Amino acid sequence: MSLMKPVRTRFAPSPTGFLHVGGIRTALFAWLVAKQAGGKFVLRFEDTDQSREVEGARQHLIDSLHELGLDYDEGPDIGGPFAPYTQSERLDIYKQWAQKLVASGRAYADPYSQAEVQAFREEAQAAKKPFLYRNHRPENPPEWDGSQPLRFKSEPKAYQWHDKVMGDLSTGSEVIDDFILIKSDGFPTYNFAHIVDDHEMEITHVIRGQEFIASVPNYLNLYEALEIEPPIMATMPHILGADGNKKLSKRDGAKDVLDYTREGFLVDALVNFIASLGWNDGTEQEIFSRDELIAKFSLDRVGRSGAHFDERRLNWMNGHYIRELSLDDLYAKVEAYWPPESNEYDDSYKKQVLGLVQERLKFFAELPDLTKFFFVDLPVNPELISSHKQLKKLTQDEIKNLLEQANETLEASDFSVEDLTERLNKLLEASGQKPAVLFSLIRIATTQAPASPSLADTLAVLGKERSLQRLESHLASLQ
RNA sequence: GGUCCCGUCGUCUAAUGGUUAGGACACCAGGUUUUCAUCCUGGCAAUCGGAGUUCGAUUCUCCGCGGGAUCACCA
Repeated sequence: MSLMKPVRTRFAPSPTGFLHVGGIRTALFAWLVAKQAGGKFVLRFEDTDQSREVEGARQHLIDSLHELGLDYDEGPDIGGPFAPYTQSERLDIYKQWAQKLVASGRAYADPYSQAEVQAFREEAQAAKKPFLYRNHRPENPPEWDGSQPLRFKSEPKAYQWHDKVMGDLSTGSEVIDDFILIKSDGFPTYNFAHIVDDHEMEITHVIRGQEFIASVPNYLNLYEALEIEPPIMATMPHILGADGNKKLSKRDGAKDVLDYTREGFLVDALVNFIASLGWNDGTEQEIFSRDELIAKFSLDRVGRSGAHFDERRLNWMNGHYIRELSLDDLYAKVEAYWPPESNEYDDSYKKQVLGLVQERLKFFAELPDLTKFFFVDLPVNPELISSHKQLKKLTQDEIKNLLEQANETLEASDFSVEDLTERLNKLLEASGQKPAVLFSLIRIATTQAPASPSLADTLAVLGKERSLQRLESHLASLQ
C-alpha cells in the first residue's frame, strides 16, 4: 500500500452571490470527507472574473459556512500554509505556471480577435460540426506579451478515468481542445487556476458539481502537460427544483441557505436533510447526527442521479429535531421568534406555552401563528363556529346554554390540569354532549383560534381569570 | 446537433442475479375516550420501453425513449 497523503478537500466558490442548498451540499460533502479522514478542509475564493463579483458575497459565503458549522481550516480570512486563498491575489503563481507551459511549447498566444473566433465558431455550427479551436491553431503564433489570451496547446487523445461518485468515465479525443489559460485581462480562467491551486494547495479530493464533468478530459490533458498528478475527483449530480427537472438555481427561486436558518430551521436538521439528498448509508436510518454523518459518509454511496429538493421532507425532519430538543434548549433557540405581544410575559409563562406547541412546530417562524392567542385576546370570530362541522348544527340558544354551563364549571375549578380535566369530564356527562362538540366549543370560545393544544392544558396555561373573561366575551357577542 | 451522464412509488431512497421490490416524506383510513399536532396501526403507490444473456433479471448487454450537463476571454 502506497503512502497516503493527508486528505485535503476544498470548497471553492466564486463570490457571485449567496449559497443555496446545492452549493452547500458540495461544501458539506467536501467537509465530511476531510473530517472523516482527520484531514483539512479549505475555503478558496475563485474571483477571476471581476465583472461577476457581487458586493458582500464573500462575507455572505463565509457566514453561510459558519452558520452550518462547516468550519474550514484554511481560507481567505484566516490564512494558512498556502495563503493567499483568493485567486486574484495569486496572479504571479498562475503566470509562473503559464510561463512553464510556454517554455515547454504547450501554450501559445491567441492571435485572433474575439470576433474572429466567433466567426470560426459560427462557421462550424453552420456546417453542423462541433467547433474546435485547435482546428484554427495558428502556424506561427506571436510571442505572448500578456495582451492576448494564452491558450493551452492540447494533445488530443481519448481518456478514461475514475470518478468517486460517477464511477468509470470515458470520452474520445474529439472533446479535447485548446482552451484559454490566461485571459487578455491577465486573469487566469477557472480551467487553469483551479488546477494550479489544487496542486499548490495539495488538495487530494476535488468535489464539485456536474457542470464540470465535460471539462475533465481537458483538465486531464493539462495535468499531463503540467506534469501534475490529478487529484481524486468526485462529481455531484445536481439538486433539482421541486417542480420540474431543472437544476436548482437562484433565478428559479432557490433560497439562500441562510433564509432557512432565519426561518428557524435547525442547523443539524438542515445538514441531515441536505446530506440525505443523494446519500444514505445503505440502511433504513433517516436521522443522522453530525458525528454519525462524519463516521458513515462515503462518496461511493452518493447517488448518480439528481435529487429533487422537497421542502415537505425538510419540514418533517426539522419538526423531528425540534421535538427531540429539551424544552430549555428549544426555549433558548426560539427567543427571536415570539410574537411581539409576548414581550409583556415572563419566561415561565412563555416556556409553558412553548411546551404546549413544541410537538407541532415545524420551524420557528410558525411560532407566532401557533401561540398568539396565549398573549393577546383575539376578537370573537363567529366563522370558527359556523364553519365547524359539528358546531354549526347547534342553535344559538344551545351554544349559549353550553357556554354558560362551562362558565359555571370553570368558576369552580382551581385551574390545575387535573382539576380542569375532571370537571370538564363531569360537564361532558351532565350536558350529554359529545366531546367533539362541547370541548371544541369551549376551546374556540377561549382561544378564538382554529386549533390549539389540548383543552385542559390550554386553559391551565391561560389561567382562570383570562379564560373566564374570554368565555364571557364570547357569550356577550351572542346577544 | 456532437460529446458525456443519468432513469426504482408523487418525492428522498434501499435492494448490484433469486425479496410478496424494503424504509421515509406526502396523502388516505382507523386508534390514542375534544380540534390541530404528536404517537401507534393499516392503506394507496415504483423498477421508462423492447429485445438479449440466464433456470432466474431492478441488477448484466444492446437498441430505443425520456431527462440532464456541456460545447465562453463564466465558474
